[in-house]
Amino acid sequence: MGEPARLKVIAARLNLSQSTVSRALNDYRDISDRTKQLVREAAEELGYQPNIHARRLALGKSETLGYVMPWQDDQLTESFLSELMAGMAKALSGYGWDLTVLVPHSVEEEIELFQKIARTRHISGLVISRTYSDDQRFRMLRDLQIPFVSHGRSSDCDMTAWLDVDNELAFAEMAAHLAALGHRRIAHIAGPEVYNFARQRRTGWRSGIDQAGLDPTESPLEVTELSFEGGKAAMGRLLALECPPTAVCCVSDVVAIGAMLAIREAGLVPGREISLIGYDGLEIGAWIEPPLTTMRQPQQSAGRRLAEMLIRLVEGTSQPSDTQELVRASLVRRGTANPPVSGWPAGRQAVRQQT
Amino acid sequence: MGEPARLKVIAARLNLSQSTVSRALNDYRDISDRTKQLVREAAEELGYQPNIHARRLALGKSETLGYVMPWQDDQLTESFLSELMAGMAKALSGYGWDLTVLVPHSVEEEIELFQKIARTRHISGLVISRTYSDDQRFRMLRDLQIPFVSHGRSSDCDMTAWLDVDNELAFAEMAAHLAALGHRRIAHIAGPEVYNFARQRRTGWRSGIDQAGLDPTESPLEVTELSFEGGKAAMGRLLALECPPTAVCCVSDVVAIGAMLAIREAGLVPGREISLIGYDGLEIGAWIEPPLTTMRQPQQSAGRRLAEMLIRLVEGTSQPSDTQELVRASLVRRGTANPPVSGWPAGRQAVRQQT
DNA sequence: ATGGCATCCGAAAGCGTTTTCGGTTGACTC
DNA sequence: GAGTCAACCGAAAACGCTTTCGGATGCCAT
Repeated sequence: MGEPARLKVIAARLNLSQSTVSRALNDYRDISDRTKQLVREAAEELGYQPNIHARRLALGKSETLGYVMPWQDDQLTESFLSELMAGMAKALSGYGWDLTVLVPHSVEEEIELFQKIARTRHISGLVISRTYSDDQRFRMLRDLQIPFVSHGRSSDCDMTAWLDVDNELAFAEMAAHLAALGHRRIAHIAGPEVYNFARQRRTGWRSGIDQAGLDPTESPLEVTELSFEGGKAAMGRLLALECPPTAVCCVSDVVAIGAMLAIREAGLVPGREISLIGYDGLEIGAWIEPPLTTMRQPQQSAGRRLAEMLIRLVEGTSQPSDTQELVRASLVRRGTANPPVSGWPAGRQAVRQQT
Repeated sequence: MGEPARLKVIAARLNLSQSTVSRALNDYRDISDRTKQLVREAAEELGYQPNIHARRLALGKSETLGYVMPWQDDQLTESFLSELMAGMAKALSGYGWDLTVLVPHSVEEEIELFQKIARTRHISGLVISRTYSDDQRFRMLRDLQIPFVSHGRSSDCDMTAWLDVDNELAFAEMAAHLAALGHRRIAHIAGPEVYNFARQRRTGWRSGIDQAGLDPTESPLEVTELSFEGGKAAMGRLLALECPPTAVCCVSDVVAIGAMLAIREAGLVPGREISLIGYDGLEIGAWIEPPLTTMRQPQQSAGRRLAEMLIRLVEGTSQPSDTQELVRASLVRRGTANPPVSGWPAGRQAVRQQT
């Protein structure tokens, strides 16, 4: 247990050369089966583990992937982060790779980080998330020749590797669901346009409205920050409208939960006068009152897939352009999406007094 | 930009030897100031970054810390995980160290992981969390001579490094606060005893009850899993009691939110018939109805502190026994802790019909 | 002049792998 | 019985850094 067994000692013990031992362990075919067998047994017995730094130095690769945490934002918005990272780390450990977490605090720091990685190569690939529509990181990473896969696409992503949810489809379905319930004025609380997913979700919502044959001018749009506060503020603005919507597609669960508070503060009840659908599928949504209807992203496996894709990229086994995956979100019916109630918003005042 | 500049090329460019360049960069004092200056300029200009694997191989240390994710549990329970890790990673990057995430899926895997780290030393220190009262990991890590600091104490922690919240104090204050509001039957929904923090919180609650001069026999205890479901189930059991409590100290916010659902399903209102205080200070608590009163742990800086403590340990700058920090939680008053209402539980039926 | 003593730097060994290259067997061919 | 060819293994270089050791130089006191 004391000193870790090195290649040298297991070579000495078997009267073999160090190089033979190394090749035996790496299953070279110019080593006899018998020798391999012997070496493996000895290695097992001595609890041999290669010195990872020597290995990586000799190999010239790091077997380490980095995850760039989106950190300029608040906490719960990204409550699935740890889940994602756990998925990645788990998958990587199967290959003997490591996952290190990177936390740039500004755009400048992120650029420096990339340049440093490009030089040192001590991290052989990156997973980035929170992608912008026009994301300069894509070009930068490509120029620096750092393999990467993004969790979420940018607007120009034909030649890059990514894993994304079909946001457009999800929000089209969301709008369609609300339309099928009888809603005719279906608003959207959107995220900042800089985020590509926010843009995708907005166009998805818009096309859902169109396909349902609804009048687009009756379906207002509010843009806001991805936070509880943002959702509340945006909902407040919708409620102040001449003719408020009866249903709202929210860009995220967090925003939806913020919106619910605004609705309650207006003396209304979420899911009655105003239906809501969120997005993300946060567990918490099931436990609030009323439970939040939402679209769940298949988050559980995303981390694993991201890791696998990136390994293939780093190893050169696949090209970015054919390392792209689009997954589908699914509707989780809970309590905030119901048919519109009659007498609202025509009889707003009456409702307000009732509760 | 192409090939990264190695020590060799900057030595060649200055007509110096490689070793001189290395020592100049590492600020050895047997190198003249003038040479150091020259070397630093050249390094800067060429964008030199040491090859980290060579460096670590030569130094025999890894400059990498690991965080062991508590993964046998569900997701939101640990929603602050990403925050913690971001804090650690940020602090470490200031020292040029890395943070890698470790995700053992079982006790056996965790043991294997530790043994592997002990042999390879490719991770020089660990942060563990979710500590058990009788946590065998402590002895194991000590025997394997792996430096570590735990986020949360174990029952025997005099000689180990840890950062913890004063759970006892927090829950004593919690109970005191409820008692001061006039409650006399203050229950506790506790976590599994195997977790040391659960045990601490329970004794804290108990001592709060005592100090308030309340009758302990009127203050029931329920133990449950650390999840929404767990909270709901435990609250259900409390409500079924002959004489239910009027206030509940919950082991976590998640449990409290689960409990709130049980209260609502019984036709009661959280914060009215039954007061609740949670623990963790999750942001979501402020946005539900009614907003959850809670104790906030100073989580923001915990990650940073953990990283700093662990570096000191690894470097041998400090001993485990004087690397211990106890921080204090603070009450966040929101909507679920109010004076008891009259007529309950005596008039339970009346209340139930009223809503 | 001789020795002693800083000051500054180069040569070289090491860290623990991987991998190339070549050498030694033995069997097999003509 | 010389050449060919696998099959198997060892020597040694390489990866890029750190660090020990000693050598060269110049300065001062003897």
